[in-house]
This record gives sequence, structure tokens and C-alpha cells, in this order.
Amino acid sequence: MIEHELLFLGLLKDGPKHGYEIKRLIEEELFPFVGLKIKSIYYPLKKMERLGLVNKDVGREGKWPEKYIYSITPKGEKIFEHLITENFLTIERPYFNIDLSLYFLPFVEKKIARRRLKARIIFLKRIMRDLEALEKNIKPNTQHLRIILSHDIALVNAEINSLSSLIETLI
Amino acid sequence: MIEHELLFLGLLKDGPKHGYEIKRLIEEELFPFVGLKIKSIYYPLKKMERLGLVNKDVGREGKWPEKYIYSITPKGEKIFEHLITENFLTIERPYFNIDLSLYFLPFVEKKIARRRLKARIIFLKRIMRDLEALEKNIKPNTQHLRIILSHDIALVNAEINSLSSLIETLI
DNA sequence: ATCTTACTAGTAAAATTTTACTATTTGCCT
DNA sequence: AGGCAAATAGTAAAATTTTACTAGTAAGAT
Repeated sequence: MIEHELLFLGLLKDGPKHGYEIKRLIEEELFPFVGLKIKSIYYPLKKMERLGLVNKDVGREGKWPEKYIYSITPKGEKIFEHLITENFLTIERPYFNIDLSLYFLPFVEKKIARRRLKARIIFLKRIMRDLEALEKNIKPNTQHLRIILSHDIALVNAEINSLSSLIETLI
Repeated sequence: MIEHELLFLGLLKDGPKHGYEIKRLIEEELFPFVGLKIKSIYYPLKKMERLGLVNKDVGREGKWPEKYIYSITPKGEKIFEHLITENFLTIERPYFNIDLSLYFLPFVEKKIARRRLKARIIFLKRIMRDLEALEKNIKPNTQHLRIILSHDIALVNAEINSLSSLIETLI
């Protein structure tokens, strides 16, 4: 929930937005860079409204159905500062789905394990190529996105290396 | 929930266990290797019981209060095989809390950003040292844990490198 | 002219997760 | 002997998240 607040406040800091726009931004633009999934935005937005962090105003553009424009309040700005600082200094052990399988590796036949690991590595290499392609197309003034991407690439690389050396021990 | 099932089934595959033991295992032994947090185990266990994946038997050891021993059923074994295979072949973009802050970096003063990033790197280096110490003490027959750990170390390293090069661009 | 897809706003209900408790027994400390 | 921590089992209620819908307009496709 804390991350959700940071997310919404950050998006609204960039300018007021209506719900659908927020949803689209999260799904399409943020998701590739920030693996934070949110299925429904209205509950958290309502909660933040209750807390006085965002305002909801009725706005009507063109002849579209009503739009409710959400915007950040001064209190929201304050909380944003607080949350982003906290987030900079918080280190969570990230969750990698593969770790669970590795933890249970002793319960998998070696032959099968090797096969699965090899298949995974193929997928990972494909992802790596996609990320590298993305990196080339990134806009020049978005330094921070480039950092996130190159971090991602390093991570995928690290997983490929780890799994490759694991395969060699499975004989 | 799917990960939870895999987790419980894997733990019970190793042998029947009672609730408290499962909880302790997750909190103390798995957590460092698998960043999966579970606050309450009974709801998922009950659900899995309903699905016929685990059995709950009353057992009494010594004079302790009643113990309910959970064990995996044949159906549970089957599902375990299925889930672990699926999990091997699933790649999720991991969530790194720092990515959100990086995404919003343009909203932070450069000077402040540099300070926060430097502080984070100090933390990360501390974690790196801890992980390396852990790696030395790991039991010799647990190859897979060693892999998870060295993967972790590579990840922390990757973050340190990314953030360091980011700091240099923030002038 | 009509059909489909995208844009917009949600809500109700179901499922899950988190929080905050209650209760009993044993073993250890003072 | 008395008290506290750890071992053991949860549950009830609150909070949150997910799922599955409803509804209407505009723009583009056939």
C-alpha cells in the first residue's frame, strides 16, 4: 500500500489525471520499468482522497462522459517527499519466482531439472534481446529510465549466469 | 496464491509438519532465500485441505497441546509437480522497490538524489558483506542454496553498479 | 449504416491478506 | 515458587486486492 501511495502521488505530481489515464499509464508505461501490478485503482484512490492526499474534481473535456480529475494536494506533496525518501533507503529482498523452485530442487530429478533450467535460459536470453532492443530506442532525455533498463539487463544476465553454473553441477 | 501452494507443498513433501513449524520454517529458513512473505498460514492451509492437497491429522507428541500435523496427499504431489514445472518456465519481472524512486527521480533535487543514492549504496555494501559471510558458512551438501545466494550477491552487485553510474550522471 | 474497439467511470461480490487477539503447556530464570 | 518466553493452535475482524460485471460515447472499419 505504501508503494501504491508513492506510485499514485508520483503520477499526479506530474499533473492532474483522470482514472483511466492513470490506469493506462501504470499498465503500459510504468509496468515495464516497475514491476508493480495494480488491478484496480479506485479503491486506493478513494482511500487517498479520504486521507486528503488527492483531490477529485469533475471536469468535462469535449463531449466525453464525465471525467473525474484527480490531483495531488499540498499534503500529498509532503507525503510524497516522505515516501520517496523512505523508499530510497529501504532495501527489500526481491522476490524471484525461480528461487522457490531452486529451493525445492532436491525434489526434482536431475535430468528433468536440467531440461527445465535450459528451457528457462532460452527464455531469459530472449528477454535479454528484447531489453537490449528497448534500450536502443529509449528517448534521450530519460536518463533514469535508461538506468532502470540497464539494471534489468544486468539482472537477467546474473540469472543466466547463475543457472548456467547450476546446470553444470547437476550431473 | 499459486506460489503459496508451491511453497506449502514443497515444505510438506519433505515430511509432515505442524502449523507452527511451517511458520517458523518460512520465517527463519526460507525467507533469506525466497523473499516470499506469508503472515498467516492457516487460511491457505485450510484452502488446500479443502482442495484435497493436504491432510490434517491430530497428533500428540509429549504433553504439548494438541498438534495438527499437515501432510501432503497424492493429489498434492501431483499438483506440486505441475506447479514447480510451471514455475521453472515462468519469468516475472521482479519488483524492486528502488525502481519506483528511480522512475520519479526527475521530481527529486539532484543534490538530494545523490545523497540518497549514496546512502543506499552504503546499505547495499553492508548487505553484500553479510551475504558473502553467509555464503562461507553454508552447509556443503546444499548446492542449490549456494546458487540462490550467489545469485543474490550478483543482484546486489548489479544494483550497486547501476546506482553508482547513475550518481555520476547527476551533476 | 452498423459493428467493433477504445475511452471513460465505476461498483458489487468474492477472495485473500493482514492485524490483533485468545489460550494452554513447558522450560528456564531468579 | 513465581514469572516470563517459546511452543502450539488458532480465530474474528479489518483491510485490501481481484474478478467480473454494467454503462455510455466516439472513432474507425466494413
